[in-house]
Amino acid sequence: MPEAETERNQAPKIDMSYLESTIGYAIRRAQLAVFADIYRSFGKDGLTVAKFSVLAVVADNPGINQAMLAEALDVERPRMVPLLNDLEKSGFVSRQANPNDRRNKSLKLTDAGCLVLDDHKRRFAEHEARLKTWLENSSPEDVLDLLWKVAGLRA
Amino acid sequence: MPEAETERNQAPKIDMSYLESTIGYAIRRAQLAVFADIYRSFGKDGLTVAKFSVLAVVADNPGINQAMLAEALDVERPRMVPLLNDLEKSGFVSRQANPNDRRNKSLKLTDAGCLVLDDHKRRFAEHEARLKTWLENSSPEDVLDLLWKVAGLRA
DNA sequence: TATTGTTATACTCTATAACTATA
DNA sequence: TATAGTTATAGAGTATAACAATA
Repeated sequence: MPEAETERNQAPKIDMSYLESTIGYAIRRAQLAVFADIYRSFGKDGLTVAKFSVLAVVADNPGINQAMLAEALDVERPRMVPLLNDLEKSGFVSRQANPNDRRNKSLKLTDAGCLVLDDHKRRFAEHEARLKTWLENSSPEDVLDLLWKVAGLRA
Repeated sequence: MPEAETERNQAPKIDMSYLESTIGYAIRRAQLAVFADIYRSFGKDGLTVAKFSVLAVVADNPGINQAMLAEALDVERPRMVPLLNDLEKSGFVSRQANPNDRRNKSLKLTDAGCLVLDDHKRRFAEHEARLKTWLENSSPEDVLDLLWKVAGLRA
């Protein structure tokens, strides 16, 4: 039979103390939580975070090619292809052969791309506000500094 | 022709200022950096972090079943199946039907599983030492507190 | 010969629905 | 009917190798 609606049904407390003491596990859970919160603001019909980051970088670097974009976002070049195919099909990005070096394709946002990016930046700001409220006392600059210090470990 | 071997070939500085100002992007890059560092310590022949976390939880909770394990690790039940199939095939975990409720399977580490877990915990400690050295001045407790605060946002 | 964009492949992870066997 | 384990499926992300067009 179903138990009374306690907080969590499986009361028999599981010992997670080892994993919970590690930065690696904590940062994974934190990252999942932050992304889930972003999607809460983006909504079901919204962009993926991958497409959002592509639009954000193309917007500030009009004419950038796919290889530079991939390197900036730290993904493999082949990964950009289906992403940009979708964004082009949606009418948010244009790919135009570069006349100087026809191997390159210049990427630009369309007007529709600018609109959808601005809309999602507004929604993203909503998420960041929620996150910063959540973090209360911790200064946002400290959080960022710390995360980028960690990110810099890369090697 | 190949350029002189400058730090990064694509000098024409890409503007990433928007994404770099967000916690969401920073935490993604930080998480990737931390996982890459873990794998540097685990080595090419090592466990995946997913399998490592399974072994770590089963070790401290002998007899746990797959559903409880999945909930503790915040993954879907079906995800546990191929993971445990592999770990069982490797001889690290045993699945034993629970006589009291034959729907449940009690999970336990084998002797080989204990050995490989201890080995990877040693390698994991090596990674954590490297990470903490990297973070220098930032106190590890502050880092963890912060990350778990972020993780708690979930909702 | 090297580079850009692309195709192809394979593997991991995620998310769902539905099945089976038990209860 | 509800739950545990499982199967199946589809999508996203990651990693590699290799190809065509271009330089």
